[in-house]
Amino acid sequence: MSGADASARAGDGPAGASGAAGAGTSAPAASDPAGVPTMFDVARHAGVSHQTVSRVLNDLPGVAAATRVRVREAIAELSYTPSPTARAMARRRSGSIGLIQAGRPDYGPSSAALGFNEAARDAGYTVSQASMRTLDADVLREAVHRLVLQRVEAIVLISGEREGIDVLRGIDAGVPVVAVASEVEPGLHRVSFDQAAGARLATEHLIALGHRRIAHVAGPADSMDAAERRRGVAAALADHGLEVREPIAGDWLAASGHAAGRRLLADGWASAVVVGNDQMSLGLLHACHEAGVSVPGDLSVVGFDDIPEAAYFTPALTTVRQDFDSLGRDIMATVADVLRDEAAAPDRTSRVPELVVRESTAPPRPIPLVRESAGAPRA
Amino acid sequence: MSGADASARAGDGPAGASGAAGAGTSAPAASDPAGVPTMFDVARHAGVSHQTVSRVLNDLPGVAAATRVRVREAIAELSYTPSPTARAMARRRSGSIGLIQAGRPDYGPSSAALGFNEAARDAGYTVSQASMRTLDADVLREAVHRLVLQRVEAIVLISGEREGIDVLRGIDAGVPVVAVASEVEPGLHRVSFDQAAGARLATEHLIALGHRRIAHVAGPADSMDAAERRRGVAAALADHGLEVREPIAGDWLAASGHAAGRRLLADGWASAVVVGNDQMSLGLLHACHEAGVSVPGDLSVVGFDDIPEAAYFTPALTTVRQDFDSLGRDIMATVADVLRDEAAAPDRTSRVPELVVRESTAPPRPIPLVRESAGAPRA
DNA sequence: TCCAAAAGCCCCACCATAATG
DNA sequence: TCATTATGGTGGGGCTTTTGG
Repeated sequence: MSGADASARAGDGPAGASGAAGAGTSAPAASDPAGVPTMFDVARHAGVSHQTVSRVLNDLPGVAAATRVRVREAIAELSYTPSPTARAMARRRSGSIGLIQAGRPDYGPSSAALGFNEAARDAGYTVSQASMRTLDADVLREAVHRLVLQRVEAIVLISGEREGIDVLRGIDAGVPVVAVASEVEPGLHRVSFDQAAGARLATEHLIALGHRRIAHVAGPADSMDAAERRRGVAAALADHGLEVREPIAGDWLAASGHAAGRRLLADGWASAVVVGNDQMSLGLLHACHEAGVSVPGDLSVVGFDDIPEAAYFTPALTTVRQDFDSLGRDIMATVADVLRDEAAAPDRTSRVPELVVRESTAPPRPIPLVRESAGAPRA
Repeated sequence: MSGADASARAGDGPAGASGAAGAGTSAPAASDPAGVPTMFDVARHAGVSHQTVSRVLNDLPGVAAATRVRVREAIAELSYTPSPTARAMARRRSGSIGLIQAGRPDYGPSSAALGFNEAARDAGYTVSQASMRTLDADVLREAVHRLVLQRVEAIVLISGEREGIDVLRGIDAGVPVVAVASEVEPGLHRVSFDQAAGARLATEHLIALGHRRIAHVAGPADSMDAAERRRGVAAALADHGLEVREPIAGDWLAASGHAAGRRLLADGWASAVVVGNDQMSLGLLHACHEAGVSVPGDLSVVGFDDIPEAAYFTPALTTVRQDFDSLGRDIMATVADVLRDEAAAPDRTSRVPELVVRESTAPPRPIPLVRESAGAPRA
């Protein structure tokens, strides 16, 4: 600053200089009282230029230790925080990740979303959510579009339906996409529990108890998890030379489990059943109760998910536990990997759920079904 | 930069170009092939100036109908969408709303969040989520801080705990705060069902059936909903001159309902019970089953919330339905009101939940109930 | 009715320059 | 003199908003 001290009003430092300079693209006026401080406020406060502040903020080299300290102090004193918006503008990235949750807000997806949310926060990301109750291709596409415009750095899809994956794959979002998908899906990054292994666990538990006629109530056809679980059940059955019957398909809701239960009981073949999720298990249990079929006496039931209520079903449900919270964290970990090096990022799909044995499973009764009259209270 | 560029080496790529351009603050070069189109692309395409495009975009007056159409066409053809980031920068507002969901991802809050999300999208807002599994004052404060930095235009809190409200009230976020809160809370905008009215509904249903000794299993002390429901139950009881006993407090989870059920049965006083939510009802039902107490024969049970599984409890649960989806939409409606005129925005707290009568309630033991279960397919 | 031009918004990149060794 | 540092200057980034034709 060539002889700035010559002028009498030298006290106004940088601001005065900027006024004199005239060019004035930089060095905006002092912050208005109410406003949040900007980099320039910090710069003035520390007696440096605004991009020295920037350097300190971004941990770039080329700043003397003393200056660095001074700037940091100024930052602290003004409790300045860089504006995410302006950063996004300049960097052309936002520090945020888009989360699309499509489908009913069931325990699983909601928990996973929450886990992801927390992990994202811990990783310094913001999450921008675009959820929809039902998966519709157009709505989904538009959600992706909106997120892309917001410059999210990655998009996460939590939705068990295959269609969601297909839609995402059909779009070139321009940003990496990480999806919860239990089936192998080329072209995107996947995170998932090993559903087939979980189903196998459930099935083998029943086989070990001595069951030979094991039915399966599956989830909807469009669900990847349902398909994988179905595959796992069939594989376990086949491994043991047991008959594999066509599963009854439900829609994850208790009502469909109830309907499936009635069909199952009318048919009378099975001595045990692996149900696609806990809600359907509840419906099925209800059907058993109505029909006077005792569980596990007459029929063993295994669920899937281990929702918090499962331990209080009547009887307490044996089920396969998925730790959705850690699934959510896995999603974030994968996003982080992908952001670091898209090509080298490994999928996280081998985590195996855990069998939780409670009271709804027991060895098969060697005698034919004896039906007590309906609803007879135990008393 | 005094004439430095006069040198002959103009050909040195981008740097040289930028040097040559000199003044050109406005009118950026044509969009690079891969890039998203900008306002200038649209302007050129439509043969107008960039801020005519802006006017059309923002529905400002002073644009001839024909021009407007032409611009809209150009927008459509280029499938242009304004950059939210740049908009946020220029408008000093972000078009986004912060959503904080604190607590377990239960059906109610998750559904409400989803409904809010969809409503926000429909209203043209983006939602930035900052959720936490457990409500911690510091974490909550930090979440608010982050959202404020992101320039969200409002903050929504979905969390039944009173502490969350207290924390938010203690912060001057600088943006309006809308919270789901069933208790009267000065200083912020509230949305909620009328919990007390819902509880009253449940209680009066039992009274109408002839019950005189009605117990209550309440939610946790810090829950506003729990307190309001408790108030509703007590008020209804008092209105009919019935004894109001101290409720047993649970924590919303099935396990606590189970424990409460055991205490209730050990005590033996009540012929009916209003339970704070459906999950606890499930636990309580489980306890009854274990104790050989028939529901509703020996004890009538009313839940609260009507989670999707409630109809398949054994017996199917009579409960008070809250439409969480519409609660979510109410939240957004309130946010919209508040953004329009903070002072005049009405709270939305008078929506009354609805009683759903199923099989867990009946008159108190006049005769042993003999009920045939619905449609047991006794072929 | 419209355009032109320019000033922000707040930050980051790149380049230039000053102060050191 | 020439590398190194440490620092400052300038130009976007895409949009909204004036001001003045």
